[in-house]
Amino acid sequence: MTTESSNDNNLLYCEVAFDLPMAQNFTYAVKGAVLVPGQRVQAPFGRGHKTGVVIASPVTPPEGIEIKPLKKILDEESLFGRWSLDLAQWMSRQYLCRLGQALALMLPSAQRKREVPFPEVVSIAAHQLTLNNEQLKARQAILASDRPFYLWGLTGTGKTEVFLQSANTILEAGQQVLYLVPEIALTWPLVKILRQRFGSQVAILHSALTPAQRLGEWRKIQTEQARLVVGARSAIFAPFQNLGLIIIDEEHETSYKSGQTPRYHARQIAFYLAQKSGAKLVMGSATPSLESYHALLNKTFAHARLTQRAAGGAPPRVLIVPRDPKSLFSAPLIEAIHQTAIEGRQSILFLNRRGYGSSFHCRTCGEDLLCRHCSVSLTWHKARGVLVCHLCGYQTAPVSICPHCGSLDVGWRVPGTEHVMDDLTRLFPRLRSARVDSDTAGADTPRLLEEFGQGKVDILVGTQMVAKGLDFPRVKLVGILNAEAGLSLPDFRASERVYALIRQVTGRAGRTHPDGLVILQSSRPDNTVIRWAAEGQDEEFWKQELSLRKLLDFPPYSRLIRFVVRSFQDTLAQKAALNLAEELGQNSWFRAEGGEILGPSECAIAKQSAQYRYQVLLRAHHFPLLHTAAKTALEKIRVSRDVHIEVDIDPLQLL
DNA sequence: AGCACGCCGACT
DNA sequence: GTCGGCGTGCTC
Repeated sequence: MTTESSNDNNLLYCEVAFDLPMAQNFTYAVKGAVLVPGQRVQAPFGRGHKTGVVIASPVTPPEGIEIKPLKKILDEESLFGRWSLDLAQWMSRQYLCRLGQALALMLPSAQRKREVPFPEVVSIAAHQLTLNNEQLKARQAILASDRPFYLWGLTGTGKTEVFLQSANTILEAGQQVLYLVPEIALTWPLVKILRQRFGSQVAILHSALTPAQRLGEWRKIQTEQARLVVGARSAIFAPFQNLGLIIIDEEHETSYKSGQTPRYHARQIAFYLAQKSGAKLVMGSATPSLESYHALLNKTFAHARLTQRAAGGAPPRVLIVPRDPKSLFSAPLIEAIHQTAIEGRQSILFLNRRGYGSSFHCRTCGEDLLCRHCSVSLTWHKARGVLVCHLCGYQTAPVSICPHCGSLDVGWRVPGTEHVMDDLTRLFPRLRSARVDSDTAGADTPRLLEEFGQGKVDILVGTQMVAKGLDFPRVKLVGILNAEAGLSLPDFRASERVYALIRQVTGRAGRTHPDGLVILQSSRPDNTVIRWAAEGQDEEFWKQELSLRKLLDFPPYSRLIRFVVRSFQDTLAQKAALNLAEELGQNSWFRAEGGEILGPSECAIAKQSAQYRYQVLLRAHHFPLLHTAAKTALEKIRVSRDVHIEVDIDPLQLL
């Protein structure tokens, strides 16, 4: 028995991880409190203080180091869910990042703050719809499956209702459900339905929440007051205690992959969580990603297909028309817009380019007017009166003389949505049009879409933002202004993206009425990607694409790890990339077992935000081989301090 | 990642 | 003579 005054008895030590690119964790002393892993603490660090997460407690302190006491305990309990800490450990291994970096993603405060009020959704009772036979079978199969399940159904075949009723079953069994969507601002009608049907059990995680609101939602999920959670990519880190089902809507969407370290894919995390927790996993799309299509062909996924249009619509008629070299609008498209308006119906016009015109350059000598910081051309934003770099946000006043040849004929080469709006008001002065893209985005998007839904707008113009999941019964016409945009990007997924995008946009027409019309303007009408997309020959396209991938040995037939080496100094980046490739090459076993090192080479976007970029691509069939090679090389390599190496496991973009 | 300390060039 | 460049070392 020791006395109260003996400190040793209640002095414990805990291990803390910080959000730093450091492998090391730190030990601190705590007096008179028992900490649990997952609590945030403030600790003296270097000269000042830093917030970290307790990852182990109690621990035996390391020898020969002066251990400091914690400054403050920030949470009374862990902020994490049942599996979050395991997940963070797994992520740091899988994505080759530091534990603290993975943990930082899982904290509610980690999100950026924006103060944008979202429309209030009132909770009223709403009845679920009756499922048709196909839907019933699908729901049953989802709930019975012990493998990841794919619900593959064309637009309008009622995937959402199957998801909702599957969720309902899980909720009734007392478990929690995660409903992942690509972007919550575009999914507002779904959120409304969820609120109506499931009331206060629903937590919505969207980017406009203030940190305090987010923490509130977080706590509700953790205490199981909230049992149905809707959100975008990062909602996968919500602190579930009792997860029964994960739904991934629009599975093919690339926004499920993070663009920053750690470059995780929400789908991959969902697999991990489902396996760990025993939760069911169901994903769905009309246009599965090629990886998923492959996985359902080879039965890695169980799947069901929906073929019957639930809302009474029909696949739209799709016409490919040649582009008019002098105008954004071909004669048939003008006629169709006109006709649609006369019938009192609505149109959606799709052009995947923001601004008035991109690719600002000299029309005489061909000189591109590049961003000061990036190796891409600038985009003319007429309304704002500036040239903008879409990569780094750099803005500059438009120039009127080519700096290279002195020509006065400078301007944009490729028209964007702002230009579409201009031409529309000229061509159809009496029709009301609205534009939705990431320039008009933010707070306005849900409102604009709501107004379109209410019929206050006749024509909706937009980038891929209008392609995703919108459901407006009165839309008859969809115009795709430049169908082949993106086909020539130097990326092996270019065709897949263009195909999926055309199919998605096409699906916006004829959801409720069987008279939908799609006009697909293209200067390459014979291209098989465009033709099959127009004809809706999904399997023909995917099979052809799969055989190409096999031939070229790209995913899903191989796995990739991409390193991007960047620095403000070109030579440093170049040297470090060479160094990295050499280090990788030292692993004789990697090559011996069929691994390949591609590069180093300049990235397609050679300079971004003033940093020079080089890449090294690692390819192999056996993932552990690939992963080990990457890991060992990264551990060994010593690079100068102003060189950064980014690791991308299973990259989706190679630009 | 910060932020210190520490050794060599052009300035009040 | 100092102010200040950024090279490496440490943070419990």
